[in-house]
Amino acid sequence: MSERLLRHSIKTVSERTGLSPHLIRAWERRYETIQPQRTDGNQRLYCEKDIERLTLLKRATESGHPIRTVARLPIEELRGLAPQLPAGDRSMMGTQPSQSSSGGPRSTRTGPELVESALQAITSMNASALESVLEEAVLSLGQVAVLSHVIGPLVQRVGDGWQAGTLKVGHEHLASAVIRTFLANAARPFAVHASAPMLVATTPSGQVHEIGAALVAAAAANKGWRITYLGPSLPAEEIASAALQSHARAVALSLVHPADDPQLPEELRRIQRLLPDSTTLIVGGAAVGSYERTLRQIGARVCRSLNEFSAVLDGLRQGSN
Amino acid sequence: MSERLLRHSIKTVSERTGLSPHLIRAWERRYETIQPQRTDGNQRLYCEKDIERLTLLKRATESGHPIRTVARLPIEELRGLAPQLPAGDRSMMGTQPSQSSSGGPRSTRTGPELVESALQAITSMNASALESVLEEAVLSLGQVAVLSHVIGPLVQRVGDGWQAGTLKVGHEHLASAVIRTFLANAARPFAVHASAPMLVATTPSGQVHEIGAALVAAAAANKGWRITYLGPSLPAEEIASAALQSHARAVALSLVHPADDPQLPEELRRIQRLLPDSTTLIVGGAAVGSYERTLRQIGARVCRSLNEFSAVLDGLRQGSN
DNA sequence: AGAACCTAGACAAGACATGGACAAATACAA
DNA sequence: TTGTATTTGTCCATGTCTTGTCTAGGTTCT
Repeated sequence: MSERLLRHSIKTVSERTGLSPHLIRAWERRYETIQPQRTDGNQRLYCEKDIERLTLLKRATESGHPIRTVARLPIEELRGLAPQLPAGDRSMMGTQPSQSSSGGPRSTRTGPELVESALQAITSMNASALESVLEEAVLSLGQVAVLSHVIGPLVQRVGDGWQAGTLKVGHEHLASAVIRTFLANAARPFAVHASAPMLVATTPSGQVHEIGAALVAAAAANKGWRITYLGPSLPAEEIASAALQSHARAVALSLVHPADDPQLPEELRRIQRLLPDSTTLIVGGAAVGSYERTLRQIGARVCRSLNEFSAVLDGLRQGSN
Repeated sequence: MSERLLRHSIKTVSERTGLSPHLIRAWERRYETIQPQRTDGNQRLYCEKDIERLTLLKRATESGHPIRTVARLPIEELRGLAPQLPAGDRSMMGTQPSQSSSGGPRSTRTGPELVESALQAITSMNASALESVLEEAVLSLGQVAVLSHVIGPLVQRVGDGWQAGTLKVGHEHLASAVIRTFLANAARPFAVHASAPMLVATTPSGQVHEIGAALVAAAAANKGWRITYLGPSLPAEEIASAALQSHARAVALSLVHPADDPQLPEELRRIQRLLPDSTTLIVGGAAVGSYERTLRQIGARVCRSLNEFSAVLDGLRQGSN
């Protein structure tokens, strides 16, 4: 049967949920939230369902529900509960201080340190080391902060190193592949409601760097948006048609390189023209400055940082929710 | 079972799996993980299957599963263990069980049916539906069979549909993004031992379709190889330098489109020339036929199917272990 | 004979369990 | 406002369990 015979130790569960083993046991003891199976030697064995429940409980507590009020809820109710306060009115917008109260017991490295480690992994062409660094970063900084504090700077550094000649094309490719996958995974955190707004993320024709779009997609997904990710270099008609077909509330474009494409302004105008009024065009990336005039003309929302992008998303959601 | 296969001593097994002889015996004694045949004098004789099982067990324990919980699992379960821990960090993967609970009779669908469903998801630009189909496919067919029975045909169909005009570029991009991520996750099932052979997967300059390379990387990873995945369109010097730096035992190239690049033969020759003799060049993909003469000249291993590719990998591993 | 293996048992490091304690934050009563 | 009770995440002390490694004495292989 599809019954998973697999059971996980409390350590694994801790790593996967982000809850400390102490806390998991405390919740069990105080609220009987879950009663995992035991080994012959009385050690806890958790199944996937238990992990899901703990994850949902973590979400619920982080969004303000006292643990005692949600601990005994059936799992369906927890599922429905989580999206209720997705981004909490609490003060966790830019950075995620909540991590300090729930993070792992490991020594937490800061963003810049992690970026250095990541660069080292790239230089030595060690893909799995790079993955490890990124995973560590998620545990240390949280899913959201990683994007702006590690991935963003890292991409920047790789780009610089490439232009300066200290990194070769192979390094850049390897880094892109790993980061892209990492972001793609980060971009589907959990099942969102069908009512969540849809964002189409891509880059227009000629813009070959897709990491920016992937970054934006991950950020939006973590704010509860549904995502249609289309990769790089898509013609205006395709972008518009995808936006129509998926009933997108917004289209996010990332402009990085080249910064002096004579075709691009017209392409941007075409995109805006083809999009329905109900769909907002958001543009970001290192090269937005070069196309500023066009962007202003067509009335696109320009973002110069991930935080700004997040704010724009919130505004959009606000306006129609 | 009357198969007269090579039998290996515990020392050989130890060297190939990276487990100490002590540990192998301890696992056998404590969990009856495997019961190898014995010589007349009672010494253990292991077959290839035993070695595979031990390798899988090692991966499982290294990725956090307590040995006691996985020791008795059937081998298919061990092989399919990969999707259980896609990223190890992703804060939630609880969405999966929720599906199994709603999908009453789990009628396992066949490869072609799954391909159809996947195409439908692509046509309607529903990325998450596509992901669901792929996940279902893994559960139904297993990690390995999915590659040849679903992903391969699906990529083919998408390519056809694109050329025939029934699918637009946007569809192709969306499908690529999802499949690429799926393969990337499939390609990192576990932390493999440092002694495992390394494969570099990429496509040469001008070959823009990377899915083939990703497919090959996933297949190799599932056979226990370490992977350095470099994405598409890499110059010969970069490929060779990456192979050198990562001490690759093989370099896999995927050729799909264009099939008539006049530059490519010379590029392939350069690659072969720059690679050390200890590194085997393996070439596959829909377009290998068009470059057959060059490939034969330079002595590259040509594969026309995933199965063939797997066989080549086994041969390489055999030859040097 | 010497190297490699076998079994049975021992051992230590680390992971885990339990019960209780504590401090910070919050709620509530005086 | 102050003082007390509750909630909750964290931590400690102590004992148990798990697991990789090792020892000892005998057997098999070459």
